Amino acid sequence: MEAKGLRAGGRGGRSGGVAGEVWLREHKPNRDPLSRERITAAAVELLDANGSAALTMRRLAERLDVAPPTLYWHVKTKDDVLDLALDAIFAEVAIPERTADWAVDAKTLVIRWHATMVRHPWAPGLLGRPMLGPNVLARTEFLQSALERAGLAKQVLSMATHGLANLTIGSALTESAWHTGPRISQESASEHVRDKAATYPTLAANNHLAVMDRAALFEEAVDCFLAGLRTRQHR
Amino acid sequence: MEAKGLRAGGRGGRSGGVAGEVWLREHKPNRDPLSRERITAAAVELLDANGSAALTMRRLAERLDVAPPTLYWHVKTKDDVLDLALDAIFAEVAIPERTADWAVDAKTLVIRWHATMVRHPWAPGLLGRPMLGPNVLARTEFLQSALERAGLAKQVLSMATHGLANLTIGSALTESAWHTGPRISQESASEHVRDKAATYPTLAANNHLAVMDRAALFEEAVDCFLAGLRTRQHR
DNA sequence: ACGCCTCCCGAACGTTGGTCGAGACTTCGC
DNA sequence: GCGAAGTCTCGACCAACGTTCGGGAGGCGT
Repeated sequence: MEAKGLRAGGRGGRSGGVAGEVWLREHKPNRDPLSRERITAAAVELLDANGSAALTMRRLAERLDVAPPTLYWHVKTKDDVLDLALDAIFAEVAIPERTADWAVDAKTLVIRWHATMVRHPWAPGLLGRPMLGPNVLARTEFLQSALERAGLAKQVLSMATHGLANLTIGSALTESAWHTGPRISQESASEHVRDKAATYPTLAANNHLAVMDRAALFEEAVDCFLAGLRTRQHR
Repeated sequence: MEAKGLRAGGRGGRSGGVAGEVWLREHKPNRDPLSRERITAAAVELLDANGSAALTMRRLAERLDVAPPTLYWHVKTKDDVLDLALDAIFAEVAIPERTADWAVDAKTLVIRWHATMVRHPWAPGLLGRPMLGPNVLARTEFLQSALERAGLAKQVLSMATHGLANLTIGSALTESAWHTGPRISQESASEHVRDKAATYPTLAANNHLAVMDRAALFEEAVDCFLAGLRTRQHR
């Protein structure tokens, strides 16, 4: 705490330099400068590896072989990193080829979107912030333009876009609940519900929590919503 | 680090007590002991007042007029508090009277559910965890039992329950995005989109982000899903 | 040679969630 | 009455976190 005179470590000072001290500082040679992109990529890796709790600025810096404060030259806050990471994974949602059928276009997109979020279970939990990243917007644009071809009233079109997106988000969120944080097995959970069959008869009888194929279930839900949409089409 | 001998503060020790020291310790008289319920209520108040960032164990303790470690006797971790607070607000979702029409029962419930989450915008962001609280389960039980009356195949019933719940959750989550955290006005956001009308023509044309009445939009989405559900009924 | 701009970092601050052991109040068996 | 066994509370402390500040190093133009 009292030692201040000895400027230890890294790259020493010029004016205060001790003779011969050059050899002590390791000259980190010319590595390509840090960039938002490299930070984003590293953040996604960390999040994928251990969930959203694993992303700390310190660990992120360590993984990039950099001191923590360095990050703040490229990024304003940790929230920035989260926004960037979130939008980044949406880049892997391939925008479908446009077909003649608006419904299959919309369906294909949201299914891919959903799959991506399930693959990155930390993502849905970060969704409680405005989604304005370019990748999100591009995919939403595709979704809305597909639904536009359905021939819906303007208000209904807006409902359809938001509804489909929200269904996707909600599904991804509830599914990710089981893959994130302190593992509670679905088995022990549905056992818990079955124990209370007296108070939750329907849930217990239908084994509400134990669903075999959640992806298929989501697909059916999308089909269902689209079917409802067709009843609102002009004819 | 070496000072340990002087046992300072509050209620002094019996064996180590200094004579007359009784008068110095304020005798906090018999207030009803802290309880999970009181902790939960205080947590909800804090969350309502300033969003999820405002809930720290210290502030919570302060509001309850208690030292921070005390909380940990009643609660294991902060996550416990979050789980409790989350389930607590669902108690205010009144379970509807059962009517003859399964669809209006289901609709009434999810609309109330949605409204409650919008009233507590911090809630949707906490949903990324298994929802096993008694209040959640009771409402899900009602929802599923209402949908059961629709006469759906077992698999479809499961889809319907999850789909409707997920639509509700997703809607609440995206809506709360604008009321939580660092305020980005929807106006500036949709302005941002309109600026890029070249890349997002459909979004810009339909003013995707600027929706007037989100509650009405959600209601229509629920109607739409229910309409789709009817096409899957036995007949 | 000088100053400017970019990129990076050591040190430190204030705050957080959480632990530990000790103390006080109550209750109960005796 | 008395001590042992809970029940409930707290002071002191810890490691880790996000973030700030001021400055040093290297490259570039002039």
